[in-house]
Amino acid sequence: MLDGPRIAAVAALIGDPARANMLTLLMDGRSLTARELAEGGGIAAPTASGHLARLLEAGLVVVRRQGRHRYFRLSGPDVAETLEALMGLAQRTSPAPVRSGPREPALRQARICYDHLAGERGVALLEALRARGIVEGEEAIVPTRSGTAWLAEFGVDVERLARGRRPLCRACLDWSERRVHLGGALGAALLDLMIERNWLKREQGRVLRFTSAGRRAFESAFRAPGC
Amino acid sequence: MLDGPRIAAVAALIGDPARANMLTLLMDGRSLTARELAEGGGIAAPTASGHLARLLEAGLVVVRRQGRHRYFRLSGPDVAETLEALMGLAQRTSPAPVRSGPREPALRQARICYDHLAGERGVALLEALRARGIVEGEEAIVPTRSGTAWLAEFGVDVERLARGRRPLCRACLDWSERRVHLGGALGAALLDLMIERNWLKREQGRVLRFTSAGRRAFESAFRAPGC
DNA sequence: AGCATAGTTCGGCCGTAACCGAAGCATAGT
DNA sequence: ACTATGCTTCGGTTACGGCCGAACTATGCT
Repeated sequence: MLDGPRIAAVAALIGDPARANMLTLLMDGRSLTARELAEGGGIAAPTASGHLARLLEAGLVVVRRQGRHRYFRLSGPDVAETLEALMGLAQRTSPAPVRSGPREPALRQARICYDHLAGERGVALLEALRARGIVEGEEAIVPTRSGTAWLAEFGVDVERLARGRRPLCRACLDWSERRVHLGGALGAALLDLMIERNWLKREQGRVLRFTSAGRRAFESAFRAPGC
Repeated sequence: MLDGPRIAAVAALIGDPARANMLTLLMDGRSLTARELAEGGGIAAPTASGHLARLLEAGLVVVRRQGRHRYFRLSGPDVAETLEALMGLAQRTSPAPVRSGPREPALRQARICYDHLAGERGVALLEALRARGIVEGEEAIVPTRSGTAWLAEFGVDVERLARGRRPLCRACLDWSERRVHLGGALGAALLDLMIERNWLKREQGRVLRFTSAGRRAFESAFRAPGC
């Protein structure tokens, strides 16, 4: 009758600490082996195996065999987004995380959300793209005509991306900033390029750290037009 | 260390069928009594009492005493949005709901998402507002100057809404349409007006049904400019 | 005052599922 | 062929949490 049970099934799956740990480990879009996930989740291999089987059956993750390893990853960006939403709720409702290690600020500043840039810099990126007229729209973001040219110059073949199955642009709500940043194929492509050019590099977990040259390049590339 | 456990705590809360039922009942933004929620959740009063205490403590719902009743409602739109996100996941990952009663299509067409219009008509509404230049932006939706005037004519005092604490416009992802519709204070105000003018009325649960006059009015009011 | 209704607390039952150790396959390397 | 490693299946233990009936408190109605 109600769709409560269907929601509950997914939520219960995420609602186990070990599984939630494994899923958050995958939130950066990488593929991890069962063993790595077991370790990250703080459980023994057999337990993890059972958990992964359930996540797999529910379609939250997908697997790819390679040799004697099994590489798991999230089945899509929507999974990561749902996790971010839950994180936002936890953030708002729980009094306040007492622990605020050195990792926390770095996470807020720049991190991977599945496969694109999130956090303060992610929001700034989208803001700059808007200000420079490269993309437009609030909810349904699209590149402008001149923006497409600019992106080509930058190294992104928008036409090709647009032909893919994945939406070109997605507005993804940032849980730490509470504003949207750019996801979708374009968001992923931009992050790829930035990493490739050594503007920033992945650190442990989802943290991204700008190189000093990268920070300058980022600011000059995505500077508002008038300034 | 990881934020898995924090996510898990919220998700586990939603992950119980009885609690999920109660939460979905509240997704239309109404306040319901403990008894109504118990009945809706298919559980006895004492059980519901315990569940509600936990939801309350976690901050997912808030309560308001009134006489001998206790009225519960969701603590904010973000809760409803998270539930929608989970619904979207359940939708995508589970093979397909075998049961597709008469309620299902109606729900897809027009429903309440916390306090604004969602479903096919909700997406159409935002699309029309964009096409007519009343609002603009993809992720960060804002009314245009001329749009503000149009809205005033329609009966919405944008200035007043903007002064409130709540964001004026929110892009809310629609789980059935997989596109965004208009939430926030403006979305809520528009739905209020439409209900007040008998364009549509609430049916059981979250279903909204247009009156025949209402459908005509909606289409004429939110028709694309050129057509 | 007395009754009815809304809600909570308590106690005890029960089922599910998380967990691990040990053993069993499968793949890779030598 | 043999050994090492990655992962799964099996079996059995344990604990947590959902559930209700019964008893209790609080509010409202008459």
